[in-house]
Amino acid sequence: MSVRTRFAPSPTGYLHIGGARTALFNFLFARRHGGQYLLRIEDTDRQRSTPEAVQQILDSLAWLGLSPDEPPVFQSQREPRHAAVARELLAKGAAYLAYDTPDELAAQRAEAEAAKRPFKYDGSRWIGMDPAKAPSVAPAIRIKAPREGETVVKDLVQGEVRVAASELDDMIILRSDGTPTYLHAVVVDDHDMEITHVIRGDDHLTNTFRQCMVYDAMRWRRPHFAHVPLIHGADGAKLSKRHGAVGALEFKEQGFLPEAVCNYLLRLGWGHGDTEIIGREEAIRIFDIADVGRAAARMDYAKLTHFNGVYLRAAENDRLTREVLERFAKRGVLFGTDGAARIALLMPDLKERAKTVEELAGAALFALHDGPPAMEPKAAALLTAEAKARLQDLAQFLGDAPWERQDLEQWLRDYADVKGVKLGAVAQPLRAALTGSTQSPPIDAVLFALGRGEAIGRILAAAEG
RNA sequence: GUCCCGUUCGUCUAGAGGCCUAGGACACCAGCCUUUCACGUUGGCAGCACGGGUUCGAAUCCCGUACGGGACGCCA
Repeated sequence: MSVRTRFAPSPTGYLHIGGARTALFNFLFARRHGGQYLLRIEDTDRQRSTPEAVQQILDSLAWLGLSPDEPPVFQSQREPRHAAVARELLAKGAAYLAYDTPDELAAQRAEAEAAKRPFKYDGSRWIGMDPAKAPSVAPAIRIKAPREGETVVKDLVQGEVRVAASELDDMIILRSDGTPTYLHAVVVDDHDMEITHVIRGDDHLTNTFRQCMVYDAMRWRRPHFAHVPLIHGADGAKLSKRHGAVGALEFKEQGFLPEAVCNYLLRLGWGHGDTEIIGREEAIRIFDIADVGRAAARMDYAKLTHFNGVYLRAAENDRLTREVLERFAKRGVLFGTDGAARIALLMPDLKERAKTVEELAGAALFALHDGPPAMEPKAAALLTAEAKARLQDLAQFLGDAPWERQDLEQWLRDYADVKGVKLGAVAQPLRAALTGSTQSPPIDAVLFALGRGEAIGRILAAAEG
């Protein structure tokens, strides 16, 4: 049987970075075994599910390159099927009608808590009851939990985990209003979708034992389970907004590349010897779910940023230029064809010194428009009277300089040589005049990208300012 | 409270009884490279949670303790 995995988020908000990692593992596992990777939207909570959230999830997955192999399944559309299975269980005698009201249950729970003993539901009085004598409240369907023995799950990540039957109680599978509960719906869906491996967050580990009741009662074969640890923030607490970016698309906004995010997420809680930089193809080849760590891992933005720098330097110049220009456009920063062309020219040098697309955009800004750049205080401080005289002189000679990148570099070295100064004494004032900053790509690259006219214009403006 | 899971440098990890004087990466510090900033490169700092076993030998196996996380709903 072919391997089939699924990622099953509920559309109640943006796609969390932890969810993205779960999706990645499902994807990698399926690919590794030549199977399919599916998506199921668990939207049975009508109150909290929104179409916007569904779209967000789809967009996030697409950005990460984790779109499913088949159209997504919407759990809410499968409710008739969930109810049918519940009734089948009832007919088999594996489940029964329970006539408790929510108030009664709440009272029993409160009582147990007050007495400091664990609450365990007891529905024995409903089992085998004559419907004619039943209370006149709409009943819920509860599945009969095993009364003795223990349930054992061989989890691919957590190992063998066992829970005694005494820990399980008769769980509701169909509410009194006829809607299915989550734990029941998941089992029916996973079965019908022919899911062979359920890879999900370890917050579901104990739920697994409840779900097994449905599999076993229906005599369905249980899938393999793999419960991967959740991601925590830098302080070890559950990852939340206050830790920084958590929504997948937030990382895009902050200038991270999807391949860097995926690589980082893969390495978080999973290792393969000393290799750190692992591309998609390589990941598919070497990923093994059994190697995933059992402990929660902490999100480290500094390391993610480092990974991003690695992928940024490896990225195509055209792609990065496009990304940077898109950023400007989105922010309403106007630019002409000259600006776009200059950035394209500068990109090979720009990407060497940036860690995110956002930094790239910031570093490219000086080249976008004609005229003197915005001057940073540090750069302005560089423009001493001596430096200005130097610039004045430079502007004059630059008129005849050969305008090719290689030639410009040599020309500058020769110029410094002839004038008997260090190259730095020429390059730094020049850098300040051309970029308004003390740091930039190599000065010859800047000169070349700006073009002779623009470059000389800026130099003169700085020399006379 | 009950049950389940976990614990190697600050962080992510390698480590399947002797290869461990515990390796790599990020971060941090110092040096080199250099036209600035980066990149690169060299070196440094820093860890097996604790206590008992088992064994000739334990980061690795067993048992406790401590600390963290998760689950206990007619939520998902």
